[in-house]
Amino acid sequence: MKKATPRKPAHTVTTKDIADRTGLSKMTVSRVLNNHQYVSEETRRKVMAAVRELGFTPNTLAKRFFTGKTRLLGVVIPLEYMFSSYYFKELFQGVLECAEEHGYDMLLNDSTSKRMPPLEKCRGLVKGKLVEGLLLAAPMTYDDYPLVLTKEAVPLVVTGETACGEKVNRVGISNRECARDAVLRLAKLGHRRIGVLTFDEKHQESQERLAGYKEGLEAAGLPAAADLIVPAHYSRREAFAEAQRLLKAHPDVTAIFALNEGMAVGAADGLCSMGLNIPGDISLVSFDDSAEIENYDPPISAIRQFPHKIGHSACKMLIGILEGEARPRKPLSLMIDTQFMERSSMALASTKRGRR
Amino acid sequence: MKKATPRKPAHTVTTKDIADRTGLSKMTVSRVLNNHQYVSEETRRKVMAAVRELGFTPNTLAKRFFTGKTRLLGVVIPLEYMFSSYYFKELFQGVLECAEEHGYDMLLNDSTSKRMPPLEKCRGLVKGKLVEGLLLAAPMTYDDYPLVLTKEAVPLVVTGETACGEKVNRVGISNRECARDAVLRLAKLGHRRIGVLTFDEKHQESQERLAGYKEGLEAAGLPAAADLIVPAHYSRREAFAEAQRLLKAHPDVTAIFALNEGMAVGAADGLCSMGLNIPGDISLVSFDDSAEIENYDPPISAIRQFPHKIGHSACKMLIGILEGEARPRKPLSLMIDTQFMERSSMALASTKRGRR
DNA sequence: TTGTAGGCGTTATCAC
DNA sequence: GTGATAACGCCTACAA
Repeated sequence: MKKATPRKPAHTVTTKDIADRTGLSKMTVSRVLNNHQYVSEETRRKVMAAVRELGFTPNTLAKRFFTGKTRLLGVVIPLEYMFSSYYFKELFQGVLECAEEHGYDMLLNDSTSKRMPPLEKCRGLVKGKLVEGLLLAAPMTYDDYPLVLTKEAVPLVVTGETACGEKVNRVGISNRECARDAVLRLAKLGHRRIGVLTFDEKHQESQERLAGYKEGLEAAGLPAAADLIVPAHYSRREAFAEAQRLLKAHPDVTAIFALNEGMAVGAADGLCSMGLNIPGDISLVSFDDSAEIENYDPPISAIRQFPHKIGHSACKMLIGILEGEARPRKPLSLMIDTQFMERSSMALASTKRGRR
Repeated sequence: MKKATPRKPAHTVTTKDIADRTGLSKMTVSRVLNNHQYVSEETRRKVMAAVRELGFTPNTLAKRFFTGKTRLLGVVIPLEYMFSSYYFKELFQGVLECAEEHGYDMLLNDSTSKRMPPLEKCRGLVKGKLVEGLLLAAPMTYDDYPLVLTKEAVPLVVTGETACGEKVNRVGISNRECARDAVLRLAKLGHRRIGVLTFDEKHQESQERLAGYKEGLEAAGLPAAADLIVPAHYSRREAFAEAQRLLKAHPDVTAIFALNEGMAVGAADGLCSMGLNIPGDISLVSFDDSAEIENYDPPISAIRQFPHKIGHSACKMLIGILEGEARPRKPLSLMIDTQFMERSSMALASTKRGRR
């Protein structure tokens, strides 16, 4: 009569206790708890009464363990680069909402943690059967771990751009098309020399947006303009200085396209403090919206994403993969719509400065 | 010969398989895997070889289930009010770092979710034995659920201020003292009429900071100034307008203390666009720091928190409670230091405007 | 409609 | 050093 009982904090109320109390079997109790059919009303009442009296709560872990379905998903975010609070806030809301709707819980992980590389961490989580699948939020370009995991048959969905080509399941926006569209809008207003503030050539998102910028120029019949492509590394501060430098070096520039929201604000500040007027002297467009962008003086035109929808859709896609009979043969890809927020930072190209 | 096997996806490699393969028992395998003492080198090698060959990974869930320790913690955040990205970013980093150090994982939850009230959700998580304890990040004032849970003996730690008095375990900063100190600094520069932008009277954090402001005035021998207390509801926009209104109504005001960072920027913008000079005409101090505050022209003095440390400490406190023999009798309380970042937005009180 | 048996993958206990 | 056994709390399968 040796017991392997590990460590009982006090006494955990189990279905057994309910069974003893009511004189029924554990099974009948379980049936009541899970709303099975074929349970007499009498029995149901007795069980529920005992549940209340003893303060019983089913052990989620035990259940999940038995069924082999943990209903746990890993969500991995690059905390270190979590700049845009509105984006991640809404992304989270979408993810959590969807998870709740489907009875899943989310395990939080940081892909930029110094302690453990994300590949190892993720692999451990999945292989150890703690989580059923992974949601990777906006991995950095040089991250190829989503692809490695996909090859190992780990169910996962990536939000945002990846460096993994079309080989992983993905939910995001058409960065390239959005950028292209923005440039075309500027071109229609008569802008022929359009500067662009980029952030990092190695970053996939940046690459896509920049490619869209180039496509836009071409579609508008404007010449490529390598000299107007200015890296400002995600930095508001750099954008401030770089925008000024750009306009001094190229007085014919009449519009600036900032590939993220921080750089847009930085550029706007820089231009204003040079004494330039937006949009009188120069037009400005931001990729990504924010409260600051919207409330700037003047309000800045922006490409707005709907991160809530991205998060919700990504989570739903993951759950679909997990609960679907078969894994999809080809990687799934879903593009979420964006909206161009036309505000007063855009106007017809000014010729005053350009001709000097 | 009836089996209760629920649903085997394919074939899960278990310790049993390793045991069969090596001709050893499950127990010995387990001992090797957990680096127990009393295992011969020979045996260890054989087991490890089989582990590699069969691609075995221990089932984390089963282990946690058996031991009754899920090593899962619930982290609850008010996503809807997650304004300041730097604060939560660093808080998360601290929490995750600490959790990783101690072998815990974090389950993410949103206390502002419309789908389920946080009390129910938290209770379900803990009573269902899915998580061992809770980390509640900056609950709103009117949230008394931390107290309810504490009374139900749920292990939890709150970061930030709470409406629960001293009755819950807590890690935060001394909002009151920090505000008091800031006001005293302004008073020492000769400021006698100091306006304050608050956010929400029902919000505990706001209350504490405001109380500190009042204490500061008193300690400096300045009269209470109910007419200088202006609500701007966390809003940058409102702060813009309210700061202007305040200065028009009270030309003798020479300093403004904004109780959060967003309002500080809004106020600064508002003052500048009135043609006022900071700090020439008016001094400005922000509660909470940010990149924008630091890079503003002029850089704005701010009370800087260390959210990473708050998060790390809170997580450590929770783990301490969980792993400590007995629950603490009195609620724990830990205050994390802050730092006053003295920047050029503060100067000696100007008399030019005050006398009109 | 309810009960019995068995097992999910692991580890604690005790015996050898 | 190693192995047999039981048990964690629950649920599927089958029998009654």
